[in-house]
Amino acid sequence: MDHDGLGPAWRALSDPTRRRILDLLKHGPRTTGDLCEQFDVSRFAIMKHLDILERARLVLVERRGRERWNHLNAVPIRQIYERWISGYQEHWAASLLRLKRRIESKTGKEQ
Amino acid sequence: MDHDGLGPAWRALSDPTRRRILDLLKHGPRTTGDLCEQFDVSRFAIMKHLDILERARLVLVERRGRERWNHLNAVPIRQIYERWISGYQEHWAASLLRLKRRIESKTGKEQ
DNA sequence: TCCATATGTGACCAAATGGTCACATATTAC
DNA sequence: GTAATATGTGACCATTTGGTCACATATGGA
Repeated sequence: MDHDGLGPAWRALSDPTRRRILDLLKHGPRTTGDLCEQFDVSRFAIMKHLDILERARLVLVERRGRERWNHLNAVPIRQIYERWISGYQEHWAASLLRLKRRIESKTGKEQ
Repeated sequence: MDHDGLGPAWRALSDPTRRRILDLLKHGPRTTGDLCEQFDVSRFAIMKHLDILERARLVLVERRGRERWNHLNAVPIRQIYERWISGYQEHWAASLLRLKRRIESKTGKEQ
């Protein structure tokens, strides 16, 4: 049911540092060292984050000599939207209304 | 920068069991005991998941006597889409093309 | 060649996570 | 009142997570 292969992507996106890395990569590919300069944590922490993003296919890696260029791959984000988030669209407004109705009619039994 | 208050929601959505709980609540509110019957894990595990979902405001709780009715609140999902995911829309197709161009022109220096 | 640069690996650690259970509380039914 | 039902609390535990570091490897430039 949830085995759509997007588990690693969901997991990768749960961390704010990783979401910020993706935000940086939106403006174009960057080397690992370049990315590290934008964060307070160590290079090793960023490398671990990049590894998690790479396994989730949210980052594609191109090696050029001694540099590692990290590219954003937005496809898994699109899939998360299509396969899960879009299914909640009709509830965005409805969910609050349904709660309101139910609370107001505590004695009713419709449903 | 990432302090839009949606951190707990991102975190809550990273777990497949919790996403499945929300999927079940899409069809209408349910009591905790009713939800537990749909899962293999213990009632306590589900209660912890519900607590995390409640803190993330993805589940709203209405207490009726000894029952606890869990309601889906899709608003944080909408906000995650609006404030983060929608910003990647233009990259869904472009990201793969950009990578392709860059790899093909390894010697070029445009950018 | 020799050195600075850029990235990779493995060990290690504290804290968070997801799970269990025993037990307590509160409400409905008889 | 008493018993069954529904949920809540706290302790506990194994694993994962996010972080550190020392050290190794690989590449480009003088």
